[in-house]
Amino acid sequence: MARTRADGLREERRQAILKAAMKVFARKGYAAATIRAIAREAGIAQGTIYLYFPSKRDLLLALYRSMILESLEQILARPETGDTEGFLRSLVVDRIRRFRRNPQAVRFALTELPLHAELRGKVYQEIGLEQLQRLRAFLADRIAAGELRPLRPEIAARALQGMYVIFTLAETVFGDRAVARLTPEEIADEVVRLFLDGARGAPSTLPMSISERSDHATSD
Amino acid sequence: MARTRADGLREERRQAILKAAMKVFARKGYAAATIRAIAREAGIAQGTIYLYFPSKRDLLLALYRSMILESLEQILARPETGDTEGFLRSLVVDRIRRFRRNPQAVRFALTELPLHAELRGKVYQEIGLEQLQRLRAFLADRIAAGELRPLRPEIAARALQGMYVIFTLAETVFGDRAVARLTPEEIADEVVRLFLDGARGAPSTLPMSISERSDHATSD
DNA sequence: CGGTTTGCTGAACGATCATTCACCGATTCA
DNA sequence: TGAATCGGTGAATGATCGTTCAGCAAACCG
Repeated sequence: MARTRADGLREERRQAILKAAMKVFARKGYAAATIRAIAREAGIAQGTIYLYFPSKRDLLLALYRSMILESLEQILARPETGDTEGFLRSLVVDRIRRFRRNPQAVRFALTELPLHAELRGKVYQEIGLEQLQRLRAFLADRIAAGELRPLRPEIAARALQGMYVIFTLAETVFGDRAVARLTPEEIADEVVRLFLDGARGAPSTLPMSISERSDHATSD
Repeated sequence: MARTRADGLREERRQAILKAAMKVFARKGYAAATIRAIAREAGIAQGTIYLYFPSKRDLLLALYRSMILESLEQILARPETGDTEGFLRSLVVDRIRRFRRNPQAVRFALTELPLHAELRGKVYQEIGLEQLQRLRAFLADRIAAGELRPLRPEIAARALQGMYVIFTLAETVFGDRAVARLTPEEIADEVVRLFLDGARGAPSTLPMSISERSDHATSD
């Protein structure tokens, strides 16, 4: 049977359509995106899309499925352990890198999820909650070990998420240019130190060094 | 002239249309929302909307203008000073309350801003940036005063924003129920303490000021 | 009162959309 | 080689949209 080869080509084209759809959905939004535009983007005729997906809505669903699978794979690939600071730092760097690599997916999720209740529930269950739980569990573990003070993990985990998500949000929703110039490492350094030691100062340094801290107060 | 009274009625109806539009735009998104649905929501005929707004897009623009004005008013009404902890706490409580009072506006801004570049620029300039600058200036001031360590204000200000914005985001984008059960005060307490003192522990564990900060932990 | 103006209505119009389908060239099979 | 099959095409179809407009009822004016 030449089935395998044919199926391979078929799957290849299917992916090309999904990719084109992602592009157009991210640019225009699902409702304003047209099958014509997606077909043009993929370099095929409108009718061809219906040989691969039964409807526009199914195209949307398939796109979400593939996003979920890809995300989940990356989430589960991350180790649960390591020293606290290193773990958090690599987590933040990873996330920001991933967001920046897939700006279309970010924009797509942000603009469409609030409008489609079924999708929202699914994505939340499979990605959002999974990710949050892992972070919560990590923090709870470190609290139990006495390494972190007894903060509320469900709030602290969310807050930490917010500390790096906001940078992507500023780019996507507001089109902030200044944020784009910061490297993931720069952001992670400051954010993780802020999360662990706070803005007042690390518990390790005694509050006697007022003189040494008035240097680069105005950096911009 | 009875002009004033007539104009008053006209303005009243204009606002009613804007309110209905906000409702429908927030539920369906701008592209999928129909003038028919907005008219039905406002209890008037389709044609009537065109006596108040020249087009659907102008309805969108007018809605943004009113959102900007309202937001700006509230931002500028906030004092710039006060003790650091109190200022930040009231800031976080304020913001979360405001987001929760206007879930439609949040959803609307989140889903539509990324899709309309002109709007995005305007809103960013007039609200997003204004808000961020004020927070940055506040932090820079406290750093110069030696009250906060020399962190990078442009990163720290964003991170702090993220720490409270994420709670609204979780509700709006993912439909997270657990977050909705937290009171603004609960969130603010944990977030501000986290921001100022970090997760490892407060510098207040040093023999200075343990007593002055463990009071209003649970207010609701 | 008759006539004019005003604010509103909802059917009608042209445009555009998702979806379908009659048709085409290439490939496969006998 | 001729017939059958297959993947692909893009014009056609019916639905729905934003927008317009001819007409209606109430208010206003002389």
